[in-house]
Amino acid sequence: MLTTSKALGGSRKDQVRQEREELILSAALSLLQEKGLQGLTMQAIADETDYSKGTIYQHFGCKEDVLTKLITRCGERLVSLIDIALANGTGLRHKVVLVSWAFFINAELEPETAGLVSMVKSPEFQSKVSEELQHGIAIIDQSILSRVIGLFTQQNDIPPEKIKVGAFGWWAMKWGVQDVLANDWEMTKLGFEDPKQYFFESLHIFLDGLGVSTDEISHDFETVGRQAKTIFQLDNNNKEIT
Amino acid sequence: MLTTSKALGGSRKDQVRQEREELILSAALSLLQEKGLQGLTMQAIADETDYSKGTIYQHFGCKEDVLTKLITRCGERLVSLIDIALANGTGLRHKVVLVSWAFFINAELEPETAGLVSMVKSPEFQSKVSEELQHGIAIIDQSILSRVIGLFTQQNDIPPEKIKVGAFGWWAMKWGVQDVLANDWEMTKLGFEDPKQYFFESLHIFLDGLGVSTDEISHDFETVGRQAKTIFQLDNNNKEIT
DNA sequence: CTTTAAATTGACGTCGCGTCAAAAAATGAC
DNA sequence: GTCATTTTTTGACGCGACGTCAATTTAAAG
Repeated sequence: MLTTSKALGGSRKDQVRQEREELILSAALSLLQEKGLQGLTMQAIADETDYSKGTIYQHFGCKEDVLTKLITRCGERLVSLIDIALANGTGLRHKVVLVSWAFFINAELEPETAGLVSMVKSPEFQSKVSEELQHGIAIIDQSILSRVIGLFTQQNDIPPEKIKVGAFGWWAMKWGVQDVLANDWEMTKLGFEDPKQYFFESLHIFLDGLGVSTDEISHDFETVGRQAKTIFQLDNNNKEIT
Repeated sequence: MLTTSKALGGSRKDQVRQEREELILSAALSLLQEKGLQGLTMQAIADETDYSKGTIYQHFGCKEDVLTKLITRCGERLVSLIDIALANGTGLRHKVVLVSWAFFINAELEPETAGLVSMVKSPEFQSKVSEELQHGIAIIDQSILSRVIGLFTQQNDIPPEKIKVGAFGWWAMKWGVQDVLANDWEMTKLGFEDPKQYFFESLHIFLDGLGVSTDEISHDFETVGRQAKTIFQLDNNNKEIT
């Protein structure tokens, strides 16, 4: 075996390996969607992909790694949606609202995955995940947060000392709602039928408190929602148009 | 066996049963604190309590029931802390801040348990929990939310149409921060060293946006924190004074 | 075609949950 | 006090899922 053949053969191997990893991940996602977290077992993935368990373990060291990878991809798509939001918003408030919609729409595209984010972030779970994948998740988080902080910073709309608080408050509110949406909580039974709508009302109030100018964006939930879906190039059924 | 002996004997039996349930729960809590969620196995509880697995299963139908019961107790204590907060706050803003402190202090009293709340609320987990215990959790949630809504309502400080939004926004922000605290997230690495402090700043901004009057309460984090601990009758090490 | 290297497999070991038949303890009748 | 009956307790067992690794199949090289 020569170095050239190794280089070429290696890259071809990598190609194959990459494709199989795709296959495994899409099988895992299907299982998650169809049978829930309980139905997502390594054996089931093996059956679904027509490989054996051993081969699956050549790609992922443990079940947690598979889930982490799913979450990572979900996060990567989120980042790209956020970038679209930032590119299309006209002012600070508008951008913040669109970025929030990016989260919701991303979660709607793949609710099964999005609902597992906080589980995957738990220390218990993370302790089983490979260093590399842990790092991947961290990168995503940083990408998102830095975009949000950058947004509050660049817009010159609020005083410097309120930048971090603004980003933090939005972040906290956002995850709180995500939590309420993922696990039903008791909200709907207590008169909060549509948490998303309440979130946006709360967000506007928070931005008011921050002193963010009221651009010329609509405060109407439905209107902005439709606008967001148009921007993100989703059809009415929330399918991605690729 | 006569009805009288059954009645008396029954209540004595119940007493014994109750005591053992305490024993099991405190053993479970110890294990959780010392060995983490991994270390909390039914066999370990059996060993710790010097009973056998079978006997443990006489009290709790599954492992999830044990955890749910721990969370329930943690929630019950939280409700009582909230009541203290409501009784001691002087105005809407003051009460909201103290109630928030009730959450944080409760979480500090038993971080291992508090960190599991969102896991326990997940549908996957809840599906294994007995009806009765599910109901117990729901009651706690309702107790808390109704107190918060009641607070925003009774204080006559904000217009009626903003009551629910106020309660919701606070709730979302609160859980978001709890999440950040439980799973470290990447916050500390991104310059948010003390999420609690940022939470209170955000909360004040939100309340500003709501138009809540600025009572005469201190906005200083440390000051109010100390005040809260005094009210809740905790010493400087956060131990309960009973 | 043979030899050698790599990839694939699935039987196996392990662990934890939850069950249940058997053993032990408590209760009650005489 | 003793024996029968009911209740409680026990831990061995079955099960399912994870992760491993020796053996086997497949592919590559000479």
